[in-house]
Amino acid sequence: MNVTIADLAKMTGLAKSTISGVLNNKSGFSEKTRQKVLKAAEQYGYVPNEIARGLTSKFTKTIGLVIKDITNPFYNQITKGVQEIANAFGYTVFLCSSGEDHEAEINQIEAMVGRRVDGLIIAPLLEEVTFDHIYELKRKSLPFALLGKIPGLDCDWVEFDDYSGGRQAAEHLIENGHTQIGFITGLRTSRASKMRYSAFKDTLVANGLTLNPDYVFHEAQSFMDGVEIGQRVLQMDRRPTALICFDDVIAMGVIKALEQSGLKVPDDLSVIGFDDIDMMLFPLTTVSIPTYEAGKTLARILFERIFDGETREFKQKVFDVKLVTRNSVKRLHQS
Amino acid sequence: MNVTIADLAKMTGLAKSTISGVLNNKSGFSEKTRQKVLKAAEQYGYVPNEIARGLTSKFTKTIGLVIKDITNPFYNQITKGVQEIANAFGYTVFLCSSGEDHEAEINQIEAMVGRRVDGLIIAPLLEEVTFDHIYELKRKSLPFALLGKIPGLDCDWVEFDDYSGGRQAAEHLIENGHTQIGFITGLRTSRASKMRYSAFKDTLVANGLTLNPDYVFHEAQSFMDGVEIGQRVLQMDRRPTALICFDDVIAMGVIKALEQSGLKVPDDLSVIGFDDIDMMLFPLTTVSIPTYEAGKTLARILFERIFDGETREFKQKVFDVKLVTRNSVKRLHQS
DNA sequence: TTGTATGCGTTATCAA
DNA sequence: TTGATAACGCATACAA
Repeated sequence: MNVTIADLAKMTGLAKSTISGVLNNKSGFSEKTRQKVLKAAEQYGYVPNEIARGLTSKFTKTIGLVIKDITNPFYNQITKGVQEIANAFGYTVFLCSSGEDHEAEINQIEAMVGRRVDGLIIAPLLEEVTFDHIYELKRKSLPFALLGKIPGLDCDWVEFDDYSGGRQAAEHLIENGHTQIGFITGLRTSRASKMRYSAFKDTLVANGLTLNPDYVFHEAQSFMDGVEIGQRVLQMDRRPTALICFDDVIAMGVIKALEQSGLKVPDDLSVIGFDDIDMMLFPLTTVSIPTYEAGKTLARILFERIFDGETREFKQKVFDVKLVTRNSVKRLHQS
Repeated sequence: MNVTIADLAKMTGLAKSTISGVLNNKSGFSEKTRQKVLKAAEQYGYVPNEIARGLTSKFTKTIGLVIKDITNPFYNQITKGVQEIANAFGYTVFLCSSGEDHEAEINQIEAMVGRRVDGLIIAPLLEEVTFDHIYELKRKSLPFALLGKIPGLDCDWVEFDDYSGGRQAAEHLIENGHTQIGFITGLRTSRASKMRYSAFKDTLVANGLTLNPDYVFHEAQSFMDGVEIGQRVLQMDRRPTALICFDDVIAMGVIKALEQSGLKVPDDLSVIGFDDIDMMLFPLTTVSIPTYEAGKTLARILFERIFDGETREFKQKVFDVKLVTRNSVKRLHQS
């Protein structure tokens, strides 16, 4: 069905090894045979079978990328960065979205290992979850780089300083006179959410403020979750004056809910998000996260490991995050 | 490095074929050997080499998906739909984004063919471009399904009724009394853009209106493009009263530009988009496009072709699109 | 019930 | 400069 090297050998009357040699630009062939081979390959539309090639060469020129949610701009940027570097290396990437499901994550990774990818980039669930499948990769000494570290696991990883991000957001609100501050967490399995939330609580305490448990909303994941929480907030008798949202998508949902009810951000409620995504209509004050850069860095680190092997030290990199103030936080009188 | 069937055979003292048989759930093995094999596989972390398997079995259980822009929600939804069906079939998908670049599209497809994917789903550039690489797929009788048809090429495809969408948008504006209507096109290589724009022009003519060439903006692709065009529009001496944007992302950009200058949609400018993406803060009137459904349909059609072969007729499906009126179009006095 | 031989499409090694 | 052959890891047909 597909034309192979053996076919070309038959057509040209040359040996398989000759065809292979020419096609791989090895030296030591006469110009005449070279031309003959090239012409035949062109004519019959020969495309080398990378699979068979991978069987012998130990490189499949393929990496796997496992993200959590393909519809979130955060991962879009990560993916874009990874793809760009991978393509520059002549690599193709298998992309899978776990959909924040641990089982799916395990299965996707196994599928990729089965496909003998040369390496993996994984954004794993990091909380309330086991890591056997990651340790298994290490045992197999299959190169991989993680978005987010696993305590006690020495490997390549990249992460964001989420604790700092949470603190910056909280401090900004406090500096602007807010004392009734709410928080929307992401999924329980999200390390980023946990860190941001911890930082938020710590900052409150450090500033002598107390957290009203009614102002904490858990397990938001989507735009619609943001909308629903926004609706709940605006029906409260005593609303918080500000709300920190796990990410921009959720923040947009919250803002949507408010605007639908005729309320205004930041006049009626201050909102801070995380990620600093494009496609943000609202002038949202948010914690900017270098996702695209991180994606490229992850890929670069992975390729170093793939090519240099296990010898080199593991690379770890924490990206700084930075609050970008725009116009979604109201300055309150006091302070 | 990676544990193989041969390794397991050595460890257990059984033959390779026995291992293979047990692992593939063939009948005719004693419970004792079965357990022995399974236990060894478990213990050594055996993962079948899908690549070697693909060499013999003719199925790599892999499909390729080539989209145009991974950061656009439109393609996120397509991708999500495709992934979902593929995973249900036990397939893994190679994802590539061509970035609207024809060369890249060709290279990505070749890379996937080289990887011997069982089939391909492609969202190709459709205008001002050659299709040799697609015809080549057909020649190879490699199953593929297209998002958007290629004139004269009999194959599986799915598309949206973009002409109808363009008409609905234009008619809606006209019904609301608009006569000074502008249009932002997508890239020259976009069939969807071309159809929507044609429909727009035709509808204008059919209603006795004339198109002001100053009101047409070409080649927008991103949120930022939308912002720039928005800024240009609001600096015009005589602005259009309404603007149809190639997609929601661009529409958001336009709205952003207006709001930054203190202008209001729809009071100062009516705006219509296409796609009906989530994460839309603004109550945008837009043409809703069943992207997620289309993604699933593309995958289903592809798998039918993969499994049933060339015998069955090619499937073609045009999805209806529908204007969703929200609050970005102003009703003008007359009419 | 288990083992042996062969082929899948390459590349690499060696021989001619 | 070219050709023959083994090997990669698996599935399959066939033999024991």
